[in-house]
Amino acid sequence: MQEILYERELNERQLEVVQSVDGPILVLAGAGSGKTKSIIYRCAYLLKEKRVAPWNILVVTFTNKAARELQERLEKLLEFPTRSLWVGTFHSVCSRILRQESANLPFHSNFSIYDDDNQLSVLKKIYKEQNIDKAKVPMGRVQNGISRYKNRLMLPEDLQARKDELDDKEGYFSKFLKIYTLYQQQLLLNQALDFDDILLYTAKLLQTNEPVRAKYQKLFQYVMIDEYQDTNQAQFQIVYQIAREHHRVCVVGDDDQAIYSFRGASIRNILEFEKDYPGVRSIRLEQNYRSTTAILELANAIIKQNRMRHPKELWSELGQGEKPRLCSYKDENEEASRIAEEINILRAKGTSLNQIAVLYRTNAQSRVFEYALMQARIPYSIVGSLYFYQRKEIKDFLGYLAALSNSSDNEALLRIINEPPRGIGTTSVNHLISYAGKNRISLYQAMHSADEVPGLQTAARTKISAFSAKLESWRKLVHSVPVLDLVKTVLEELDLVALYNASKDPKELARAENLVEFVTSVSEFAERFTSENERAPLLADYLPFVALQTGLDQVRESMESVRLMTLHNCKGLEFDSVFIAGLEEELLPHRMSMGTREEIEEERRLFYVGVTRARKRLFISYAKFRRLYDSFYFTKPSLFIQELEPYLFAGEDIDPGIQAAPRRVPKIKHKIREDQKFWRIGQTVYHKEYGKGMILNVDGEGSDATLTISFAAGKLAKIKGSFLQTEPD
DNA sequence: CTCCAGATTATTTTT
DNA sequence: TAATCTGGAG
Repeated sequence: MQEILYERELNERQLEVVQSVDGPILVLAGAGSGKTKSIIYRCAYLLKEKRVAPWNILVVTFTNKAARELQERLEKLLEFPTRSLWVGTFHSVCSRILRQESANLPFHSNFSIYDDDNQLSVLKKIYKEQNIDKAKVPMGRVQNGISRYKNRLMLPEDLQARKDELDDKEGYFSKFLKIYTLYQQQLLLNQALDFDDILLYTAKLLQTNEPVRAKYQKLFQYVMIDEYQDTNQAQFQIVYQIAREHHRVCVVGDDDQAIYSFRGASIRNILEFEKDYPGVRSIRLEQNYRSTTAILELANAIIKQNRMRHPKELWSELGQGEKPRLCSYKDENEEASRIAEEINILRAKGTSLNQIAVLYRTNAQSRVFEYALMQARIPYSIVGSLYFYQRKEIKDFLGYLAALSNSSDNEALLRIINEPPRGIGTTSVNHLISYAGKNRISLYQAMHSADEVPGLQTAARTKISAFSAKLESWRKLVHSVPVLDLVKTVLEELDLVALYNASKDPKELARAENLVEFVTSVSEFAERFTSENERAPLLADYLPFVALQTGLDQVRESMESVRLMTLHNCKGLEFDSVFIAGLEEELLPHRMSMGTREEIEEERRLFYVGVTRARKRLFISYAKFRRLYDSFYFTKPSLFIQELEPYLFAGEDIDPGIQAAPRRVPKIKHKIREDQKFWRIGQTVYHKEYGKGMILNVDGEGSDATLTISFAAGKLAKIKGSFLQTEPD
């Protein structure tokens, strides 16, 4: 067996990370400083030199893909398989624990996992039943609130106890709490957990159940957590409960890359690590092995503007390199097509498309790039959005699988009960629902005894019984037949592919194709699973996998393509050439996140994360005019650009307006506007670029109003009031 | 029960 | 703008 040359492969600090295995360690790892490598070598060191059994090691990564890559690289390094190592995301590790420990929990081991859409449809039902006005109690806010409380380990009963402490003027909180309570009941009734529940129940279980905790403390002798700056309170508790006795915990993170506070992540976890685990050894990795100096200079200058951080500077030995380019364009279409042109130039020079990424703040921005790249005949793939699994036909089919696996999952059953249409309409379904409710049985059971359900038409009764029998026949296969065969059987008997193919609508035809592709994806999963576990996967192996699958996990490496993704999704990746688009006020920083200094700093970190993805070439751009939904906006270059010294960029395309921009930047909180004006139709107004115009229509008030203007120059545009003046300059 | 068309409404980031 | 919802006709 080959010896591993730790000293040769690692720098001094990295070596320290690898070899300090006995106490708590905090690794503050700058972008591109080789933290993944350190984690891999640390695993190798534990397994090979310290003879630790693989199942005694827990490594938590940020994505499933990162977990897979870590495992692959480790096996290559060690030259032996390490399958029983626990590597995965918090969600996948926890769902595994919950399935194992279901005897101690209020749900079965085959619980369903509910995504956002499922969550919303449960909420919708509650709103309807309770007659709640969604204008008064916005659903999105409730959904958010539930998530926030769960991340802080608070279930409805915990809130109930503290209700009196809160002042509840509008009665909003009482309403929220009622909804939260019903929501949680509904989920339990369906034997379903949402994403946050997976963490919450694991944390609570470890906190309150001594024997279970002892079991996992003993099992996970060594714990490593990547991206620790993005862990929330629930995740903190999980780690803490496991490691609080032995303290053999190694966390890796970078406060400058914390970008998930909206998900409850708290920088506290990294800043107070030393309080939680006394005797911590802190190690800093600052040498960057990824980017040229020119890029790092920009990155350092950006992040230096943040106040709340551990001061540090990235440096590398990769040479000065090309200065980043800053370009401004007329509008978002020109921005996209010019980026496509640049990509073609890079391609002509021989750059692999896989080494090019286009980054943006919001998912909606991807559309323009898709169009421009298509026009330029450049293949691309969107990383991160779960396009495939969000398609209706795929979700429907997954609904079948969920209903077969978990007969309590009423959500899933309702989704498919009349899909494809089989003559079981709303009226019949409502009869079933009320019968199920009265008798405290699941919808599935109600269907089974359709003969006893009052109110049903004879035709409906027959159809329900037939469908119920069909489901029952598939259910018999669930535990005995490999998932791939089950999928094929169900798909064939439903005859969905033929059904969609019969249509003339190209949309429907695409659905047929997608279903075929779905089968391919299941068979890919089955193949990998079989080689890892030496048996074919059952439905119960597949469902948790798809539910926790993220868009980040499924990029087809084989295809040469430019990667499009949001700034959030680019974390942990690197590319030779990176384009960051849309550096405009209200887009980056985003208008929803510029209220407080904290929010602005997080947006700035987002920009920083994007910049530090680039190895050799970096292009930053903004549009002077942007179209959003049905209106037009004149934009201002982002604060994050204005605050930078121009020398950091290659000069060519800089808008002269920028260089003259003031260095000390405006106060953040919404500026008091002298222009809380009153607009009226027919009024004459002036615009910086378009000149004189007349208001044709007013929507809203003051500077927030959207105005339709006819300009003297002949142009018609919808413009925000804040961009207009009542007097000429 | 099903289908279609017009109305409505939501627009940050994600496991 | 585009995706989803609702209501009414067949």
